[in-house]
Amino acid sequence: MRRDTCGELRREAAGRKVVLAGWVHRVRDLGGVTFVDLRDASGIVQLVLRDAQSAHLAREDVIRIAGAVRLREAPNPALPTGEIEVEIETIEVLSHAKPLPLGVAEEGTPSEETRLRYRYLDLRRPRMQRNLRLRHRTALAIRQYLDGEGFTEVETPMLTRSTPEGARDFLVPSRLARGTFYALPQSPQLFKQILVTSGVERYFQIVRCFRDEDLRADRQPEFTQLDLEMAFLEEPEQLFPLLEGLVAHVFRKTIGVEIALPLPRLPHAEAIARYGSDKPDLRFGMEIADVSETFAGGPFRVFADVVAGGGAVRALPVTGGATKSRGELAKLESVAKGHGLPGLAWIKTGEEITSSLGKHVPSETLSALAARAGAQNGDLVLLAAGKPDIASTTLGDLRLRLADELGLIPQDRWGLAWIVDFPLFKAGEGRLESEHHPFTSPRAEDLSLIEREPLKVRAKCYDLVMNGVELASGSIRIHRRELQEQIFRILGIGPEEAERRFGFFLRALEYGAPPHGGIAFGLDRWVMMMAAEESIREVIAFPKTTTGACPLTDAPSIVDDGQLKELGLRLEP
RNA sequence: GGGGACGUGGUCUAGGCUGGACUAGGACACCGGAUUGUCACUCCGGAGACCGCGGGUUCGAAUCCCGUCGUCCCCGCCA
Repeated sequence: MRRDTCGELRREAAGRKVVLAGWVHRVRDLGGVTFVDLRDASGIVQLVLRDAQSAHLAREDVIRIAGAVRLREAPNPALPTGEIEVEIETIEVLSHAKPLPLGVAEEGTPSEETRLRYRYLDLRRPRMQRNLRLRHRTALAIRQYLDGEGFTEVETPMLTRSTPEGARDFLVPSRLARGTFYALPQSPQLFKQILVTSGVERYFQIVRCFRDEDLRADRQPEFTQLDLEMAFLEEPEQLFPLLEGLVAHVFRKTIGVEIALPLPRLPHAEAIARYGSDKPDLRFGMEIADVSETFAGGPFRVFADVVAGGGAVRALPVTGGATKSRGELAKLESVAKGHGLPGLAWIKTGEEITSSLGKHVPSETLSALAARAGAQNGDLVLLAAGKPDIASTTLGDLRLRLADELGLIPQDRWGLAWIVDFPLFKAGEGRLESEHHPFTSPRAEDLSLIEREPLKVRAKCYDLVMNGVELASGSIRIHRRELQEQIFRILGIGPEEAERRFGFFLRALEYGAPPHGGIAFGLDRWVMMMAAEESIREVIAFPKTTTGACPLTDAPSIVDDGQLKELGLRLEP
């Protein structure tokens, strides 16, 4: 028996006999006639049931009907199928549904736990169906594009070796080799480098990754990356056009948005200086200005001293912010104090200029400052003085908070840009750490600094930011063992430790490894933003709660003693 | 590891600050009845909650206090 689809019936189908199956979305019983909205994956169509047939139908019952399509007496323009209805001839209840713990046809949102416990009902809701579909189309568009560019999707192991660097690993005990453990991959980083070394010149994979860290709205213990790597790359710019083409293709094929190419490139230092963030939200202005010169040796002693001591004074214009009250300004100051600044000065522009520095700084200077910061009449200017990076990132934090509060962030833009020229290292606790990861290549022209001034070495690495979120992150890799070992040493990983943990990888570099590089996209975040959702749980079929639990299956769970015994494990009380 | 918000019939919530007529109110869902053109159908009637759990304060606790569990958000953490 061939089945028709509910959502695709139009007026041309009038007169046709159809067989439909689906879920009872809503029932409207008018006595002599009953209307049933029948839902399947394609959409909703109205069925008409005459009194003689009055089968008792409940919401979410699964039914199959045969009937005739006909034009409606009163069309419903709100429904794609609104011009027709199906007069039922025979009806069959395939499966009965109990009263529901959450409404599939209702607008309201039940608690997260109820939604996850009854995820099969939650996922039936049109919004979730749309999200699942969007995710599928995203993955499909990625595969189409990359296939067209000569990429090969290769799977890498889920049971692999623990290389405890960065996040905490999920461990899997080995039964065959008691006392040893596999780890679930945090990313296929080393495997993809080995694959290009293996002659797979263009590799990609849509792959699950695992990190045992605390959860957030945009973080799950298992998440999906679009991972890719290419051989014979030596500079980031060699990779960007292809990635930009990918991003534009995906936006076009999924949500029909055209992305203007090429994307802007923003050096890391400039991103910090102008936006106070290494993942700036570029959908709006309010750029931070450096006003240190105005204060150098100038009227306000506190700021002059900061500048004399190598610090900076930075200014953030806040569009329409002159209406902020003293109380609100005090709250902003407490945010600044949270970042370690002693205070936060302000200037309000308007018919009269007012400022927390009014007693110390003449009003012409204040006007000049406001103009320098790009403030218009009615704007607020916030001034932060301190170590240059701290002054900037503090204002960057305030920039985001205030723009959100004042409704200045346009929701219909995508704010995409490459952030380039990250430093290779950052100062950790008593030692250097990788800014990106230890396999990132330094920029050739900075190699001479690597021993003397490592913090000044720039990396061949890059982030793709979108709307203030890190969408993708990648680098040109090190492909020579000597340099890799040198980097390990600077990071405090000695030769024995390097051999023990990464020996397999270092060996691979000794047998003809091409220069290579790649990137990894956070697929969940990407789909989340295209779906205009606030949490990646909305675009993952079966996500975990903030404590890492799955209310549907009640994982994680205790296991039988027998299972533990086989693995040679004993639990501490 | 730390901070915050929330937890009331199946679902969403009002009440909580200011304890007493709260015998816990409403909407949706559910059950029964009416209903031949609805589309979030409508109308009438009904059942369903010891207010997450435990303890305390009080003559009296949904309400105040402590603990605990759960959910969410944030900081730390996430090379």
